[in-house]
Amino acid sequence: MNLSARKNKILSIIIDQYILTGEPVGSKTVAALLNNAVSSATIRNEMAELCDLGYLEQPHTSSGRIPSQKGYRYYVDRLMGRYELANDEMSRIERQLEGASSEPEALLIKASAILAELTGCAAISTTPKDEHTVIKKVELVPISNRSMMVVLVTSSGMLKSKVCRMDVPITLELIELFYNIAAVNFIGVKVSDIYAPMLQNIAASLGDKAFDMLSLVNAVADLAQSCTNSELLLEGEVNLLTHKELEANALELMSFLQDGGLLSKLLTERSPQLSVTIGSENVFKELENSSMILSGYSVMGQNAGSVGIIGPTRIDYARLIPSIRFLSSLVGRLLTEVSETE
Amino acid sequence: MNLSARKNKILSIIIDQYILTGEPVGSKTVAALLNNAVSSATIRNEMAELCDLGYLEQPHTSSGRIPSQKGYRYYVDRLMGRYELANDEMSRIERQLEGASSEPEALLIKASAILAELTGCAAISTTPKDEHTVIKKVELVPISNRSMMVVLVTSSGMLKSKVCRMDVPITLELIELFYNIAAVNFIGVKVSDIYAPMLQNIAASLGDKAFDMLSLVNAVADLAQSCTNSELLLEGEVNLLTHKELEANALELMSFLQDGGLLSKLLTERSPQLSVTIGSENVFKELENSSMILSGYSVMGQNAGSVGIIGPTRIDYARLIPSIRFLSSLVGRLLTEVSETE
DNA sequence: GTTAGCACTCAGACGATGCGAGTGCTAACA
DNA sequence: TGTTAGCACTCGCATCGTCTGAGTGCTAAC
Repeated sequence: MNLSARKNKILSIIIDQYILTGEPVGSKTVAALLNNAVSSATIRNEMAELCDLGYLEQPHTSSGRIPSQKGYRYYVDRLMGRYELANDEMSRIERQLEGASSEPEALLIKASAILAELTGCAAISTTPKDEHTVIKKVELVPISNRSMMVVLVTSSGMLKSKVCRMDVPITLELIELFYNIAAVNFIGVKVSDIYAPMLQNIAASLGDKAFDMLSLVNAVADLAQSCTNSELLLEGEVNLLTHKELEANALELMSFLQDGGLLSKLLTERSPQLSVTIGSENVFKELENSSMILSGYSVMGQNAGSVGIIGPTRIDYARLIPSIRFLSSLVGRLLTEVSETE
Repeated sequence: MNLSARKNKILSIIIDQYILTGEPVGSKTVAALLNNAVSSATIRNEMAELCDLGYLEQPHTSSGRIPSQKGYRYYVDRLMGRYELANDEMSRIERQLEGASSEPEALLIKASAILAELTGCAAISTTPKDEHTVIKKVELVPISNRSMMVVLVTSSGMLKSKVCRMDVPITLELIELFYNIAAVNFIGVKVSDIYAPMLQNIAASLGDKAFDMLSLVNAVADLAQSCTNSELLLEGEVNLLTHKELEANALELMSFLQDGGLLSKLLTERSPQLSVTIGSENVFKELENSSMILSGYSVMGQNAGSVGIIGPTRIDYARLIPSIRFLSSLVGRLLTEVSETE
């Protein structure tokens, strides 16, 4: 559906203004912002029509207009300007993020924190899901005479560990045997290829020593498993409290985010593109007053995860979208650097 | 200062009741809870005196009484009952926590989450500070031809890692040399003993190879350093929103907690005992409407860190203190098990 | 020392009033 | 036919007085 050029202009002004002030916008204000090229009465007629068409809403009969969801959608798709990040801002962020650990989870936590700071919203992200990740190293560290820490490092730089309680005392042979098993069966293998049948084969080949080894082998399998799951990260939830339109359901919203289970599904199903989800376009009713902006990042050309934000529907889309786009591409680049190996 | 038995009883009833309902407590209510052993007029006289003595306050002239800070303090020190945790509750928690990783940080995160859930408050804790911790293992994992991950494991089960960018291409000799250096200088050494002069000695002994090795050695030093700092953990901040008396400064309070820097000082200076800090007894004015209950835990008999909660001053001290005490001793026990080595 | 009785206080709920920003509509104008 | 000035109208919001009821402090009798 196309609107006249003037309606576009008026809608655009109203949304910009509303985003800026949070107050309903009246016909006089719009006329002034148009340098009184037309009178407020004309604007009023146009605004009434925009109301009828569903792009604007009136909180009550005698108040100014605020954007409806449809209005925001139209604005995001066709009207809003683009403000690129300043160069020095970009290089500042780049430096911050390069200084961080390049362990993927740590990197994404840092990136999310930056994004939360930058946008004044809650930042969400998923750790990379990459089935082609390969196990690079498996190490044992004795902790006590009955327990060991198993450490696993992957080609994508992930580091996972787990303490493993043993049913038998730890001996040198046991440890050597484990390293032999690991060298043959684990090192260089994709994390997604370590599953039940494979473990049974290993157990079978061990004969009477299988039992002693079982808990260690299982620990490795668990760690490999946990590498394939992408995890949901959340930073800067507190920022949500600064938005007065979210105050009413702040508790509900924040509990929902904290819980995470549901939300993570939403994020992993994302397209690699940037997506803006406004109000009740969100599947979950806890988010009906919120907008979500997500951008997928890719590692080595593969769609790997997303970073983005959650904030009120009244949010500065034009300014924030470039920030999110920039951070997601930066994260992708840094993670690709780590993965591009040997 | 001692109060008469009857005043004790009345104060106790008022505080219990106020904690329960959040409403100012009137003389009639108190009389009823005393089975009308005395009339409400008598109670009124006593309450007026308790007001004069500073144990109670009146939000306005014609309302019931609420506890003052001094009142809470007296209550916590001398009046309140003790409700021990139910046995099945205790074993449930024990099972949950034993099932968790025994990596200290992960364990404390889990313990804090349990505590937050249990108390409906925000849980805080510090990771163990233990200068006697010894480096058990240092590993290198090549990531690309110019970067390696350095992994460090300590006797207390801590696992730290860092990616290290190299100025020269990685060779087998380089790696072997590093492992030799590590075996001699790092393994079995206290994390607190790795500092500048020591690094200089290593560098000196290497001669012309010092330069290639420098970034790796520094990385180890950084990791050792990070083991000596105890970190502040925070869980369940969202719970604070459920307390209506904190609503007014929820943003301020949560920002303060998120920031952490200041708070962590507070926690590390704690005694090993349980401490209750009420309202403005807290040094920070952001906490003037909050109470903090902390309990130190010890690892191998050494005071190592704290776990506790932050909530409104109107909080069920009698019920929560035992929970916190239980969790701190449990954390101490589990961490000691990991540390009691060889 | 305890109690009944009573006048008093004050927060909170409720309704009336006035203000003003902003509207929709009509009629005149270009 | 589109634009504009003018005007009556709407309605949220702030303000003010009134009323109610829970709870008090005080006094005088027990």
